[in-house]
Amino acid sequence: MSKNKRVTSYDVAREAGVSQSAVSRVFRPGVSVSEKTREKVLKTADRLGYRPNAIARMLINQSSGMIAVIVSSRANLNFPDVLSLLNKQIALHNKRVLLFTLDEAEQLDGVIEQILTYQVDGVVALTAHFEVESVKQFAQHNIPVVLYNREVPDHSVSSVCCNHDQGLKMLVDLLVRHHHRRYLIVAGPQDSDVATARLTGAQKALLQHGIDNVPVVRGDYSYESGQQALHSHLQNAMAPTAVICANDAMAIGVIDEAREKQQLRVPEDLSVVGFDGISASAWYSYRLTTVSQPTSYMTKAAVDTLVNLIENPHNPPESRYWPGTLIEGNSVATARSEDE
Amino acid sequence: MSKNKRVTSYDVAREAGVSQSAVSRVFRPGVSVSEKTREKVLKTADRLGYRPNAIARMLINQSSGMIAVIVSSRANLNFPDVLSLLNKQIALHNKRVLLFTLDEAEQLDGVIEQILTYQVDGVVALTAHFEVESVKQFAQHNIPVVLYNREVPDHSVSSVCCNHDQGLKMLVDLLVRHHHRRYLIVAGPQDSDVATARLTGAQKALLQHGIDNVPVVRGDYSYESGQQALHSHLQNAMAPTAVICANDAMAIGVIDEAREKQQLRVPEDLSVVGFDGISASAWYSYRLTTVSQPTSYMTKAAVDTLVNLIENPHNPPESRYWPGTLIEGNSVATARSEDE
DNA sequence: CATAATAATGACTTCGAATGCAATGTTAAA
DNA sequence: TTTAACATTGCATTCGAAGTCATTATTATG
Repeated sequence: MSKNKRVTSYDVAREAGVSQSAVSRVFRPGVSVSEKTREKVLKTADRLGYRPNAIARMLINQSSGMIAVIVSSRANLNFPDVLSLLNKQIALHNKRVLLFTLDEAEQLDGVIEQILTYQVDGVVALTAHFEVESVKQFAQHNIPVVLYNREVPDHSVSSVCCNHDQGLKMLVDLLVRHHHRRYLIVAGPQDSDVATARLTGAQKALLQHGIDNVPVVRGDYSYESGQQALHSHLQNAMAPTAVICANDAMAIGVIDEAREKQQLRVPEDLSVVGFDGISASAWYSYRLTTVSQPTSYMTKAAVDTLVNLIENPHNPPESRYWPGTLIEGNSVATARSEDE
Repeated sequence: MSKNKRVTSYDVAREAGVSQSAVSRVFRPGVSVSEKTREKVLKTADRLGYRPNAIARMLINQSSGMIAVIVSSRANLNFPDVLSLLNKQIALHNKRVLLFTLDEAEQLDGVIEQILTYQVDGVVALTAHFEVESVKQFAQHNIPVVLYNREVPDHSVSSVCCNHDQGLKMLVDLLVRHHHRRYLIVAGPQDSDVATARLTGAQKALLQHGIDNVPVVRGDYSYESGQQALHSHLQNAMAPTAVICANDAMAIGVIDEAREKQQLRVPEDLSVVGFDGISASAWYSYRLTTVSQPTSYMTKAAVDTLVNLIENPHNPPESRYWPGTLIEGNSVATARSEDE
């Protein structure tokens, strides 16, 4: 029973009557080995069930071939899609994803500590809680970092972002074309950079049309918080004619709250727009007007940027932006004149 | 600039005037070191920014501390929830998740090969494509495997499952109590074991009420395939009064198709039930009657089972079942008498 | 104060693959 | 046939932490 012992390159070498170096060379592409030895080694390796030990390889190569991916559990984005696409891209570069999830900001230090011990080749951060300080820790250890959908003002960290400003401008312009003047913004959580970017993006776009002092209610990106936001706003304010939401889930919450609890028709009485282009936004019951993020391009860009930095450590950080795509559903209608 | 060189235990030892062994011992809990050396080492370690190298540790410990998690991209289940919960449980045992995604069954061999080289401590498989043969490969290398929501008939592999039969019985019993006699089953893909389990579960439960030969349409677990299923069935068959769907996404697709395209009211004209209890099933527009899986218990059970097998390699495989919880929404109504 | 018992320490080896270097073997060219 | 050029090969070392073992320092006991 060879069951309890792993098969090493030495075992194969002994059985095949060659040196351990020879075995190693057979399993390393692009090294010169004679056809005879290669065959001998491959045959015995197969017979013994030998597989190169990735751990030992990591140690000698000074590179783990692993990418740390950090996700907040309370993620705004299309978590499953993004993660799975990222993983696919990373696999294309023959690297693996080591996954870290984050509940609270306070855990962050522990997670960074962990990541550093694992000698990962790079880090992709899909999380709002990520101060520049934290990134510096990775920089000190020469570990490149790419932020996904989050940018640092001084561009000292590479990032791949959807252009929130441009996306919100498209949405706002559309609403203004439909003669809306009374708005409500349902923003994301205070500590999320994406939320801030989308909020200021909306405000800037509205201001361009002379619309100012728009009320803001904060949610936490969840469906329930969208419902709650509309509900609490209507308690002590006039109903808006259009609601701009920081993401699709909250927008859907707003639509359901409006229809079921407030007896408002969407879009006839209330127009609602979201952001992200999650699959549920296209469902017949909602047909949400939203801006979809080009997730597959963005994940590819993120991984390409990261791999580039891994291979050229002295390259400067790079920020790449992607425009969103306006998806016109059926959640926006022309404001009724009596509301003007 | 210590930037280009990693700090090793030797560096710390030299600086602190102790041996490398001493440094190692300070970072390994439960080993005897004098307070004096500990302090000296910790101080210089901190100054130099030393962190134990997890890779070297893995090699000498003969254990990577990593768990491979395999997910199908086309997953039926609550992918984000399950993955994030799994990760949390695994982190509690001080291990990490190495992520592998699977597109097609053909990739499987390559992925298994990969996993074996990484010397993972165990495997959690969240995927339909996973033949017993594949599991045997892990068994040969003494790597324990736990299947999530998939069981092997002979119980030779550990698994954690939601009890599909029982869940479907609850749903069918509910529908029968509402006097439904004409059914449609929207099943999952042919090659998914969960799909098969749910289909036969539904058929068994219906048979107990003497209902036989229920038409079956297959979908791929997506919203669109739910729409498509209802649409194509109504082309050449009498409308059913109740539709039993293999998962919530398809059930929601059926509801939207019925309401928007077929001018059927749900639940008045058509009752629909799903399975999984995804968050969208509770949204006001749907209020789907479904069976929710106890995801947090199941993920905990999966990890506990796996860790137990890692620590006691000679334990027999263990299968654990969890009952689902019936969630009564508003998608089931009493069958109208003219339909009887 | 001597001796036993225990704690702390360092030298050295281990894990498994990769590689620089030197020593072969092979083929080509003169 | 001789020499040069090149392809294979194995030896020995490396990566960084952990643990064995023997040795030394410290404390406890008679």
